[in-house]
Amino acid sequence: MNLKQLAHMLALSQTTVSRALNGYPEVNEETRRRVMDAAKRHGYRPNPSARRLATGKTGMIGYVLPTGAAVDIDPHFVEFLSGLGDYARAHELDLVLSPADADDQETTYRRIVANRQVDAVYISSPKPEDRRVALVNTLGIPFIVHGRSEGFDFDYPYLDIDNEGAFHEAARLLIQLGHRRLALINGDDRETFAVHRERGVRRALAASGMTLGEHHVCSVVMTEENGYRATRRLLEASDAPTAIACSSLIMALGVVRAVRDLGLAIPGDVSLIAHDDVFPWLRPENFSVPLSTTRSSIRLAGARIAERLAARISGLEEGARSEVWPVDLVVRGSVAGAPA
Amino acid sequence: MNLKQLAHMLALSQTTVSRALNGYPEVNEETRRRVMDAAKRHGYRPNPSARRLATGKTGMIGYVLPTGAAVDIDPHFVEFLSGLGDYARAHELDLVLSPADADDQETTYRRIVANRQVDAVYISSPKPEDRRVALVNTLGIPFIVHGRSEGFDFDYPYLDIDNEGAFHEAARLLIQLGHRRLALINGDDRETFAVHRERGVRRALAASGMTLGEHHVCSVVMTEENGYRATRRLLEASDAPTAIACSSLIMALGVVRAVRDLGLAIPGDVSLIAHDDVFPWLRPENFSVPLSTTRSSIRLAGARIAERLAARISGLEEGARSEVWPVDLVVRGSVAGAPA
DNA sequence: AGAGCCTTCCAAAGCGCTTTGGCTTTTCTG
DNA sequence: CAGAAAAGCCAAAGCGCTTTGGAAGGCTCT
Repeated sequence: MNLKQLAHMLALSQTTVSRALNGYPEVNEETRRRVMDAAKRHGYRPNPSARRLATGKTGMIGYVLPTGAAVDIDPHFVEFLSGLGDYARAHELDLVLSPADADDQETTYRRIVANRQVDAVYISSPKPEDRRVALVNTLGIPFIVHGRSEGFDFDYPYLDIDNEGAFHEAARLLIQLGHRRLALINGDDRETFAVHRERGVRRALAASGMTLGEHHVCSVVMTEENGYRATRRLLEASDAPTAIACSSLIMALGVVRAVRDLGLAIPGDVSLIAHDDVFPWLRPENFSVPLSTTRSSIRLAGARIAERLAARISGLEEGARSEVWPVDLVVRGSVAGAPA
Repeated sequence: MNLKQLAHMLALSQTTVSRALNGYPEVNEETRRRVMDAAKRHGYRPNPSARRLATGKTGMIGYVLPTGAAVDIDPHFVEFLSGLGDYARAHELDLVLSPADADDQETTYRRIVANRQVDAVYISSPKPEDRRVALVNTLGIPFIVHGRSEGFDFDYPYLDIDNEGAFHEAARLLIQLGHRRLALINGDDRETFAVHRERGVRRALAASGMTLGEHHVCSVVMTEENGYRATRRLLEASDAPTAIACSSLIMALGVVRAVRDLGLAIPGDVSLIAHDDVFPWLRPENFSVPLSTTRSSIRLAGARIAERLAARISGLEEGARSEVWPVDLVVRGSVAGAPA
């Protein structure tokens, strides 16, 4: 059942039927009712391919998925997706993932924009001066960055959490508990979130006249194994830290294992705070010693980004609107006063 | 730059240019070269929306993403996606995720098929007599099931791993090591993979004249917490098992924690084998006691499914071709002879 | 009553591609 | 060398929708 048939069946022109269905004012309410009714009865649904060609609108949002043999997609992605899906489902938005060589995403961005394959895109895990942000900004497609970039001479819309504030608060708590040697096991410090977290820790230390030792901060891909290794290295050194801030729950698993392997205890010998993006399958309260966390639901962020993208597509939101969410500091058993 | 302009510029008809570009035989090789050359020079790329409308082909594969407040997307999904992306990238295939109410995916399947929004779909985590499989089968869109369904009167194409064989081998090993009381901590037993794994364990036990006690098998959502709870329940019972087979690495984290909380040891008091889908961020060899696993890369499966879907789209593969991958049994420190 | 204005509808022109059917021109074949 | 076949190209008709530019008819106003 296509428009032509429906129009013929109603003894109306395609124009009128189309307008009736799309809510244009220049059609009699009575007629509109008739049309809508017939459309529903016959299960008419406009062919999206045709609509696309005519309007350029696709009803899809895009994401360029960096891939490659050496590239691992972040497990956070799935949670983000859940949130995005929650919103998108209710609005009949689809998400198209365009896999790209991690080292050449530009080509793919250009393609999906030139081809008008999607109405909007989002960018995740941005780095400072991230080229993707600059690119989509000039390409002129609606977009939102999940996270933040830095160092541009233009503003852009983003949704980020207060990573600096979160780690500032975490560090401040540890300092107040008497810790003097803090360490930070961070994610890849080419990404902005990691830069911000380190900044937060440094600021808290500085406020008490301390600094973060060069070898007390490390930046690694966030795997359990890397958490373990970093912790071993930290704790086996002569000036071992008494408190660790850690950028992910998965790395925290490794931290806990390392501490145990060394015959030390949490929080007796070392306090631990990790960032929690809220996974349904791994919860900080279930760690052998319940883990203190800075918590922010990445799923909610996904839903919010979908919502804002939809708003941008329909013109309800514009400009470089930014949004920074506060992060909860949830204190559990893994922190205590510094050992004597 | 569209076809019309390009054709005009070459003083050829759109027909000829189109055919030249799409490799049709009825065009002079010399002409073809000229056309291809000009197309490249001017960066001409056919508008996919137009092509879609004309051909019905989209260059996209689809996945209906079950969503909902109570629905958590499986973290395995991301690894599967990595593999899919690896292949899709090289073939300029995009993946469109259509979020659907988890309780009503049928509507969405019907929509994407009726609208010809994708060229093929895949289905994951199938249950026995899965309605989605029956549906896409009748809808007539190319598809592949990742995993297996059961109980149909028709065949369908799938890619699965030998879950039954894997758990059969795992159980057999434990039995040979003298274990008499095995337990299985399984995933959601409405899904086929879980059914098969249980079948594998039972078969191994039966071969030695044993059975799987009713309270020695449990079926839960695969989270760390559920692994913990199940293990506590098992080990605190009077006829506690001396060996556990576990359906996921994440649950195994909980198993390990529970064993430790009870003051028991792996493998001294209880042996453990878990299934490993191969996550980059959590590796069995890094467990405090290196974990024995049944191993199969879900990422490779993703790549293979993309490959087969592409083959189906282009007509190279057809019929109910099935593929079952063997699973490695990797023995590490977490298994030992049964305690006396 | 005529001008001017809404209201309501329509024919037709796109959107940019593929594909059908046909028309020349060249190449073979007996 | 005539006739048939093949090669190479083209005009035009879709694909199914939106949107432009009217047009017809009814209404108000002076």
